[in-house]
Amino acid sequence: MKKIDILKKLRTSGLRPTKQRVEIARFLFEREKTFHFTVESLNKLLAKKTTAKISLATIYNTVHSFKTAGHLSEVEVRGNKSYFDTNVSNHHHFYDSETSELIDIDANDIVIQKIPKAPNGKKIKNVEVFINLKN
Amino acid sequence: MKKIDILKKLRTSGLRPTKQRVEIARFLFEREKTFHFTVESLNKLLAKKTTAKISLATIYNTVHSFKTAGHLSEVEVRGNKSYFDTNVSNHHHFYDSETSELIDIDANDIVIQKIPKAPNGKKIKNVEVFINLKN
DNA sequence: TTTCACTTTAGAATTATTATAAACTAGAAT
DNA sequence: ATTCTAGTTTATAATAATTCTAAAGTGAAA
Repeated sequence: MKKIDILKKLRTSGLRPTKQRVEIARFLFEREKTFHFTVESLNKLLAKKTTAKISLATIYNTVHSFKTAGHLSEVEVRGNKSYFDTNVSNHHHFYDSETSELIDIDANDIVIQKIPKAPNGKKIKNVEVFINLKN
Repeated sequence: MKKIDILKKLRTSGLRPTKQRVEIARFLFEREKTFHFTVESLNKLLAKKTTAKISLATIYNTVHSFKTAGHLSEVEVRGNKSYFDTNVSNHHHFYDSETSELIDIDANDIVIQKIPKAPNGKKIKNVEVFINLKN
Protein backbone atom coordinates (compact mmCIF):
# COMPACT_ATOMS: atom_id res chain seq x y z
CA MET A 1 0.00 0.00 0.00
CA LYS A 2 1.32 3.43 -1.02
CA LYS A 3 1.60 6.49 1.17
CA ILE A 4 -1.15 8.30 -0.70
CA ASP A 5 -3.49 5.39 -0.06
CA ILE A 6 -2.58 5.34 3.58
CA LEU A 7 -3.51 8.99 3.89
CA LYS A 8 -6.80 8.21 2.19
CA LYS A 9 -7.37 5.24 4.45
CA LEU A 10 -6.96 7.42 7.51
CA ARG A 11 -9.10 10.28 6.23
CA THR A 12 -11.94 8.10 5.05
CA SER A 13 -12.16 6.47 8.44
CA GLY A 14 -12.28 9.80 10.21
CA LEU A 15 -8.75 9.66 11.57
CA ARG A 16 -6.75 12.83 11.21
CA PRO A 17 -3.48 11.90 9.53
CA THR A 18 -1.12 13.09 12.19
CA LYS A 19 2.63 12.56 12.01
CA GLN A 20 2.42 9.63 14.43
CA ARG A 21 -0.55 7.91 12.82
CA VAL A 22 0.98 8.15 9.39
CA GLU A 23 4.26 6.76 10.62
CA ILE A 24 2.57 3.83 12.36
CA ALA A 25 0.20 3.21 9.45
CA ARG A 26 3.05 3.17 6.95
CA PHE A 27 4.95 0.75 9.12
CA LEU A 28 1.95 -1.56 9.36
CA PHE A 29 0.39 -1.32 5.93
CA GLU A 30 3.27 -0.71 3.52
CA ARG A 31 4.05 -4.40 3.36
CA GLU A 32 3.14 -7.37 1.24
CA LYS A 33 2.44 -10.00 3.84
CA THR A 34 0.11 -9.74 6.77
CA PHE A 35 1.77 -8.77 10.00
CA HIS A 36 1.12 -9.93 13.56
CA PHE A 37 2.25 -7.92 16.55
CA THR A 38 1.71 -6.90 20.13
CA VAL A 39 1.84 -3.31 21.30
CA GLU A 40 5.15 -4.10 22.94
CA SER A 41 6.71 -5.54 19.79
CA LEU A 42 5.37 -2.71 17.65
CA ASN A 43 6.80 -0.18 20.07
CA LYS A 44 10.24 -1.77 19.86
CA LEU A 45 10.19 -2.06 16.10
CA LEU A 46 9.13 1.55 15.68
CA ALA A 47 11.77 2.73 18.12
CA LYS A 48 14.45 0.91 16.15
CA LYS A 49 13.26 2.17 12.80
CA THR A 50 12.32 5.76 13.32
CA THR A 51 13.85 9.06 14.13
CA ALA A 52 11.32 10.74 16.39
CA LYS A 53 10.01 8.62 19.19
CA ILE A 54 6.32 7.90 19.58
CA SER A 55 5.00 7.52 23.10
CA LEU A 56 3.68 4.18 24.21
CA ALA A 57 0.29 5.71 24.99
CA THR A 58 0.05 6.91 21.40
CA ILE A 59 0.79 3.44 20.13
CA TYR A 60 -2.01 2.07 22.27
CA ASN A 61 -4.35 4.84 21.11
CA THR A 62 -3.47 4.39 17.48
CA VAL A 63 -3.73 0.62 17.44
CA HIS A 64 -7.15 0.86 19.04
CA SER A 65 -8.26 3.52 16.59
CA PHE A 66 -7.11 1.37 13.70
CA LYS A 67 -8.92 -1.61 15.15
CA THR A 68 -12.14 0.37 15.61
CA ALA A 69 -11.84 1.60 12.04
CA GLY A 70 -11.47 -1.97 10.84
CA HIS A 71 -7.87 -1.68 9.69
CA LEU A 72 -6.59 -4.17 12.25
CA SER A 73 -8.11 -7.18 13.91
CA GLU A 74 -7.42 -8.37 17.41
CA VAL A 75 -6.60 -12.03 17.74
CA GLU A 76 -7.72 -14.08 20.66
CA VAL A 77 -4.71 -15.83 22.13
CA ARG A 78 -4.30 -17.26 25.56
CA GLY A 79 -1.90 -15.23 27.60
CA ASN A 80 -1.36 -11.82 28.94
CA LYS A 81 -0.81 -9.72 25.84
CA SER A 82 -3.16 -8.75 23.02
CA TYR A 83 -2.16 -9.70 19.53
CA PHE A 84 -3.13 -7.70 16.47
CA ASP A 85 -3.23 -8.67 12.82
CA THR A 86 -3.12 -6.54 9.68
CA ASN A 87 -5.22 -9.22 8.01
CA VAL A 88 -8.79 -8.10 8.69
CA SER A 89 -10.51 -10.63 6.46
CA ASN A 90 -12.24 -13.61 7.94
CA HIS A 91 -9.52 -16.18 8.61
CA HIS A 92 -8.06 -18.52 11.22
CA HIS A 93 -4.76 -19.07 13.02
CA PHE A 94 -2.10 -21.52 13.94
CA TYR A 95 -0.73 -20.67 17.34
CA ASP A 96 2.68 -21.89 18.41
CA SER A 97 2.81 -21.51 22.17
CA GLU A 98 6.51 -22.42 22.26
CA THR A 99 7.42 -19.33 20.28
CA SER A 100 4.22 -17.30 20.91
CA GLU A 101 3.93 -17.05 17.15
CA LEU A 102 0.73 -16.67 15.17
CA ILE A 103 0.38 -17.84 11.58
CA ASP A 104 -2.60 -16.99 9.39
CA ILE A 105 -4.78 -19.70 7.89
CA ASP A 106 -6.89 -18.70 4.93
CA ALA A 107 -10.63 -19.03 5.55
CA ASN A 108 -10.85 -21.44 2.62
CA ASP A 109 -8.33 -23.82 4.15
CA ILE A 110 -10.70 -24.81 6.91
CA VAL A 111 -14.13 -26.19 6.16
CA ILE A 112 -16.58 -26.77 8.96
CA GLN A 113 -19.24 -29.29 8.12
CA LYS A 114 -21.40 -29.24 11.18
CA ILE A 115 -21.98 -26.44 13.62
CA PRO A 116 -24.43 -26.08 16.52
CA LYS A 117 -27.05 -23.38 16.42
CA ALA A 118 -26.69 -20.37 18.66
CA PRO A 119 -28.33 -20.37 22.11
CA ASN A 120 -31.77 -18.82 21.98
CA GLY A 121 -31.89 -15.07 21.54
CA LYS A 122 -28.34 -15.03 20.23
CA LYS A 123 -26.83 -15.06 16.78
CA ILE A 124 -23.51 -16.25 15.52
CA LYS A 125 -21.16 -13.32 14.94
CA ASN A 126 -18.25 -15.33 13.63
CA VAL A 127 -16.35 -18.57 14.03
CA GLU A 128 -12.68 -18.60 14.90
CA VAL A 129 -10.56 -21.71 14.71
CA PHE A 130 -7.26 -22.04 16.54
CA ILE A 131 -4.91 -24.83 15.67
CA ASN A 132 -2.46 -25.09 18.52
CA LEU A 133 0.96 -26.42 17.58
CA LYS A 134 3.62 -28.47 19.30
CA ASN A 135 7.05 -29.61 18.18
CA MET B 1 -18.75 -36.14 42.62
CA LYS B 2 -18.71 -37.18 46.26
CA LYS B 3 -16.38 -35.92 48.94
CA ILE B 4 -14.58 -39.24 49.22
CA ASP B 5 -13.87 -39.13 45.49
CA ILE B 6 -12.62 -35.61 45.75
CA LEU B 7 -10.14 -36.65 48.41
CA LYS B 8 -9.03 -39.47 46.16
CA LYS B 9 -8.75 -37.15 43.21
CA LEU B 10 -6.44 -34.88 45.18
CA ARG B 11 -4.30 -37.66 46.62
CA THR B 12 -3.86 -39.51 43.37
CA SER B 13 -2.63 -36.36 41.70
CA GLY B 14 -0.10 -35.71 44.45
CA LEU B 15 -1.99 -32.85 46.03
CA ARG B 16 -2.22 -32.94 49.79
CA PRO B 17 -5.89 -32.58 50.69
CA THR B 18 -5.63 -29.46 52.78
CA LYS B 19 -8.67 -27.68 54.21
CA GLN B 20 -8.52 -25.06 51.47
CA ARG B 21 -8.01 -27.44 48.57
CA VAL B 22 -10.84 -29.66 49.70
CA GLU B 23 -13.15 -26.71 50.07
CA ILE B 24 -12.31 -25.38 46.61
CA ALA B 25 -12.44 -28.82 45.03
CA ARG B 26 -15.85 -29.55 46.53
CA PHE B 27 -17.13 -26.23 45.31
CA LEU B 28 -15.87 -26.93 41.79
CA PHE B 29 -16.49 -30.63 41.39
CA GLU B 30 -19.57 -31.41 43.46
CA ARG B 31 -21.87 -30.32 40.67
CA GLU B 32 -23.67 -31.86 37.74
CA LYS B 33 -22.96 -29.37 35.02
CA THR B 34 -19.61 -28.07 33.95
CA PHE B 35 -18.63 -24.78 35.46
CA HIS B 36 -16.77 -21.82 33.97
CA PHE B 37 -15.09 -19.23 36.13
CA THR B 38 -12.31 -16.72 36.54
CA VAL B 39 -10.18 -16.52 39.67
CA GLU B 40 -12.01 -13.36 40.58
CA SER B 41 -15.47 -14.90 40.26
CA LEU B 42 -14.39 -18.02 42.13
CA ASN B 43 -13.00 -15.88 44.91
CA LYS B 44 -16.28 -14.01 45.28
CA LEU B 45 -18.39 -17.14 45.17
CA LEU B 46 -16.26 -18.88 47.78
CA ALA B 47 -16.31 -15.82 50.01
CA LYS B 48 -20.10 -15.75 49.88
CA LYS B 49 -20.47 -19.44 50.50
CA THR B 50 -17.94 -20.32 53.11
CA THR B 51 -17.12 -19.68 56.69
CA ALA B 52 -13.34 -19.38 56.79
CA LYS B 53 -11.85 -17.15 54.17
CA ILE B 54 -9.32 -18.44 51.68
CA SER B 55 -6.66 -16.01 50.52
CA LEU B 56 -6.61 -14.93 46.90
CA ALA B 57 -3.07 -16.28 46.50
CA THR B 58 -4.29 -19.70 47.57
CA ILE B 59 -7.05 -19.59 45.00
CA TYR B 60 -4.50 -18.81 42.31
CA ASN B 61 -2.20 -21.57 43.58
CA THR B 62 -4.99 -24.10 43.80
CA VAL B 63 -6.51 -23.36 40.43
CA HIS B 64 -3.08 -23.73 38.84
CA SER B 65 -2.42 -26.96 40.70
CA PHE B 66 -5.75 -28.33 39.55
CA LYS B 67 -5.00 -27.28 36.01
CA THR B 68 -1.57 -28.90 36.06
CA ALA B 69 -3.13 -32.07 37.46
CA GLY B 70 -5.63 -32.06 34.60
CA HIS B 71 -8.70 -31.35 36.73
CA LEU B 72 -9.37 -27.99 35.10
CA SER B 73 -8.74 -26.62 31.66
CA GLU B 74 -7.90 -23.05 30.82
CA VAL B 75 -9.95 -21.52 28.07
CA GLU B 76 -8.49 -19.11 25.62
CA VAL B 77 -10.73 -16.07 25.55
CA ARG B 78 -9.94 -12.63 24.33
CA GLY B 79 -9.61 -10.24 27.21
CA ASN B 80 -7.61 -9.64 30.27
CA LYS B 81 -8.69 -12.46 32.55
CA SER B 82 -8.10 -16.18 32.36
CA TYR B 83 -11.13 -18.42 32.22
CA PHE B 84 -11.17 -21.94 33.61
CA ASP B 85 -13.50 -24.83 32.89
CA THR B 86 -14.31 -27.92 34.91
CA ASN B 87 -14.87 -29.71 31.62
CA VAL B 88 -11.46 -31.11 30.75
CA SER B 89 -12.54 -33.19 27.79
CA ASN B 90 -11.88 -32.06 24.26
CA HIS B 91 -14.64 -29.59 23.40
CA HIS B 92 -15.37 -26.14 22.03
CA HIS B 93 -17.05 -22.92 23.17
CA PHE B 94 -19.59 -20.30 22.43
CA TYR B 95 -18.39 -16.97 23.71
CA ASP B 96 -20.81 -14.16 24.38
CA SER B 97 -18.72 -11.01 24.59
CA GLU B 98 -21.73 -8.96 25.75
CA THR B 99 -21.97 -10.95 28.96
CA SER B 100 -18.43 -12.41 28.97
CA GLU B 101 -20.10 -15.80 29.23
CA LEU B 102 -18.71 -19.08 27.98
CA ILE B 103 -20.91 -22.02 26.96
CA ASP B 104 -19.55 -25.49 26.25
CA ILE B 105 -20.02 -27.13 22.88
CA ASP B 106 -19.62 -30.88 22.77
CA ALA B 107 -16.77 -32.03 20.53
CA ASN B 108 -19.27 -34.03 18.46
CA ASP B 109 -21.38 -30.98 17.67
CA ILE B 110 -18.67 -29.50 15.48
CA VAL B 111 -17.28 -31.42 12.56
CA ILE B 112 -14.32 -30.05 10.66
CA GLN B 113 -14.06 -31.40 7.15
CA LYS B 114 -10.90 -29.80 5.91
CA ILE B 115 -7.89 -28.66 7.88
CA PRO B 116 -4.46 -27.41 6.76
CA LYS B 117 -1.38 -29.37 7.67
CA ALA B 118 0.94 -28.01 10.32
CA PRO B 119 3.91 -25.84 9.27
CA ASN B 120 7.03 -27.92 8.80
CA GLY B 121 8.64 -29.27 11.93
CA LYS B 122 5.44 -28.72 13.89
CA LYS B 123 2.56 -30.96 14.83
CA ILE B 124 -1.02 -30.19 15.65
CA LYS B 125 -1.62 -30.31 19.40
CA ASN B 126 -5.33 -29.58 19.30
CA VAL B 127 -7.99 -27.60 17.52
CA GLU B 128 -10.16 -25.13 19.38
CA VAL B 129 -13.23 -23.57 17.84
CA PHE B 130 -14.80 -20.40 19.19
CA ILE B 131 -18.23 -19.36 18.06
CA ASN B 132 -18.58 -15.71 18.98
CA LEU B 133 -22.12 -14.58 19.67
CA LYS B 134 -24.06 -11.36 19.23
CA ASN B 135 -27.64 -10.42 20.08
C1' DT C 1 -3.94 33.63 11.28
C1' DT C 2 -6.82 32.35 14.52
C1' DT C 3 -9.37 28.99 16.65
C1' DC C 4 -10.70 24.69 18.60
C1' DA C 5 -11.74 19.98 18.66
C1' DC C 6 -8.85 16.27 18.22
C1' DT C 7 -4.32 14.26 19.41
C1' DT C 8 -0.11 13.35 21.82
C1' DT C 9 2.43 12.85 25.84
C1' DA C 10 4.49 11.61 30.45
C1' DG C 11 3.37 9.81 34.20
C1' DA C 12 -0.06 8.06 37.54
C1' DA C 13 -3.59 4.64 38.25
C1' DT C 14 -5.64 0.28 37.62
C1' DT C 15 -6.01 -4.63 37.06
C1' DA C 16 -4.62 -9.36 36.76
C1' DT C 17 -1.22 -12.19 38.11
C1' DT C 18 3.17 -13.87 40.18
C1' DA C 19 6.83 -13.68 43.68
C1' DT C 20 8.43 -13.53 48.46
C1' DA C 21 9.15 -15.01 52.80
C1' DA C 22 7.26 -15.97 57.21
C1' DA C 23 3.82 -18.80 59.63
C1' DC C 24 1.27 -22.98 59.43
C1' DT C 25 0.06 -28.00 58.87
C1' DA C 26 -0.62 -32.94 57.01
C1' DG C 27 1.21 -36.88 57.62
C1' DA C 28 5.49 -39.65 58.11
C1' DA C 29 8.89 -40.99 61.42
C1' DT C 30 9.98 -41.56 65.96
C1' DA D 1 1.25 -39.24 71.13
C1' DT D 2 5.06 -36.05 69.86
C1' DT D 3 8.33 -34.40 66.79
C1' DC D 4 9.78 -33.22 62.42
C1' DT D 5 9.69 -31.54 57.79
C1' DA D 6 8.41 -30.74 53.21
C1' DG D 7 4.59 -28.90 51.30
C1' DT D 8 1.06 -25.24 51.88
C1' DT D 9 -1.12 -20.94 53.03
C1' DT D 10 -1.00 -16.21 53.75
C1' DA D 11 -0.40 -11.10 53.51
C1' DT D 12 1.93 -8.20 51.09
C1' DA D 13 5.12 -6.58 47.61
C1' DA D 14 6.38 -6.79 42.90
C1' DT D 15 5.49 -7.04 38.08
C1' DA D 16 3.36 -6.40 33.67
C1' DA D 17 -0.09 -4.92 30.48
C1' DT D 18 -3.19 -1.57 29.80
C1' DT D 19 -6.00 2.54 30.67
C1' DC D 20 -6.60 7.10 32.62
C1' DT D 21 -5.52 12.00 33.29
C1' DA D 22 -4.77 16.44 32.29
C1' DA D 23 -1.63 19.52 30.24
C1' DA D 24 0.61 20.80 25.96
C1' DG D 25 0.55 20.40 20.99
C1' DT D 26 -1.47 20.48 16.20
C1' DG D 27 -4.31 19.74 11.75
C1' DA D 28 -7.36 21.96 9.19
C1' DA D 29 -11.64 24.71 8.94
C1' DA D 30 -13.15 29.40 8.95
